[in-house]
Amino acid sequence: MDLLADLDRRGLIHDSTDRAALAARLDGGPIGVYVGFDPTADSLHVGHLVGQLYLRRFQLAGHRPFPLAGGATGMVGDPSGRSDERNLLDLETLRHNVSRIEAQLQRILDFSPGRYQARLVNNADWTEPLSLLNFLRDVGKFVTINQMLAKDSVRSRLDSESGLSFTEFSYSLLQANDFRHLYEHEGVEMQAGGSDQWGNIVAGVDLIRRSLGKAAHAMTHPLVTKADGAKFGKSADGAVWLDPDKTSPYQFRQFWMQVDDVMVGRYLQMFSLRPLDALTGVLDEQTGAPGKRVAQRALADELTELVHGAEALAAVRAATDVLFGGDPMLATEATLAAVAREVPASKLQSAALVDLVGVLVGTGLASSNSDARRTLQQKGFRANGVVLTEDSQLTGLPRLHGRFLLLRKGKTNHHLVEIS
RNA sequence: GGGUCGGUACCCAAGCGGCCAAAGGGAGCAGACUGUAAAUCUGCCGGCUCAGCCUUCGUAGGUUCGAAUCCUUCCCGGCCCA
Repeated sequence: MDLLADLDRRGLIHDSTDRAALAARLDGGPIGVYVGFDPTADSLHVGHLVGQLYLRRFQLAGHRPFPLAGGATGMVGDPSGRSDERNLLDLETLRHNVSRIEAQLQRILDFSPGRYQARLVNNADWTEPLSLLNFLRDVGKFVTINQMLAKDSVRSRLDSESGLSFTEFSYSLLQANDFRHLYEHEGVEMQAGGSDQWGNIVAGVDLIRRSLGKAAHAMTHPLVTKADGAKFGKSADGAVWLDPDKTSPYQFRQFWMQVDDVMVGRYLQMFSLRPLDALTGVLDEQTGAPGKRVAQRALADELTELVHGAEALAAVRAATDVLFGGDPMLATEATLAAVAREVPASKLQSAALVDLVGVLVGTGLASSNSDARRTLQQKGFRANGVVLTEDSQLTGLPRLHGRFLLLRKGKTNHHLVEIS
């Protein structure tokens, strides 16, 4: 199917420059496309996945993706969607973040040599050498303050208490300059991003037209939201990161497994790289029997494999089968060892088992002794599938393969204890 | 700088001398239903050696048999005046 039509049907087009012109250009042969990622943290999170996958979709359709790490723009801070001035990160943190993010950007795209080879760029490379005077002459001259003031992101901040610093005000100029630089030197003719980036992206399109007399293209995707309108990608413990050290592959997959029914179809279309035709079967099955969660499973498996690899996915699935499948007593020893690597786990001396409340707090399943007792009274804890009460003795319970005790709080919180 | 109103638990917000570990709502946790969903219902929601005790109502003192509640100091925030 035609790329634009595909993106459209997936609900991935929020805004675009002249659609017909863009379609004609895409038909004309490979085009360079860029998406920028700001290094505000040392890892990307699931919210960034849409942008990364956008690039991948273009690559699969025969175009050249340019993921951009905002080493320069990250120093300034994007005012879009912010009600307060950003705190600037120090240089060292920023460099660290950029290097971590660069590694993550290399995962989803194909960087092997060829016509469609992805290329990672960092805007610090051309922004740092830029002198202030040249910037004012080559960028500033083409932009009117009137236009900049008209932007929503600027206007809302002008009325606010905290105001808007000149630094953040200038942000969109830097991003516009990025686009022009990539246009001139790398043949990048299109920029994509979230709908909150529309203003910044168009600033680049304008700059290219005014200074080079050329037409560039732009397209944004809708920001992903949850069923209740809340920000996507936040779990109770914070953002869901792509870095396995910050969010384990198990937690990552769980995040997708627990997606609301009402959103899962939409997410599958937005995030899956599989052809839409291949998704209709899954979506039909989901609608017919939502309890089976086939859509959640498909989504979770595909993204976990994409971000963490096939091996990690296999390990996580094996663990999940034990945790959410049948009787843990039936799990093999190898599987339990895998579980130990995927869910929170700890080792305990068998003497420590005497203190039930102590164990529950020690594993982090309960936040305090009071919490542990309370949840026990509410039948919230299980060990090896058996409900615990305040009088339960962990000591007497049969251990899985002689040394494991699988604790569970509620339905989804597990902890594996290895007894020595 | 002057005046004024305010700072209560994770968030919002009542309380305005004892019945206050502190109403109500939200968030969160557990249970029931079901499906690792949503909605709904029920319970919980400072801590502990848990029929009791300890520590909390911006901070530090004071009045009182007794203070989140009254007085004073200081810190922070809103508004008004300069």
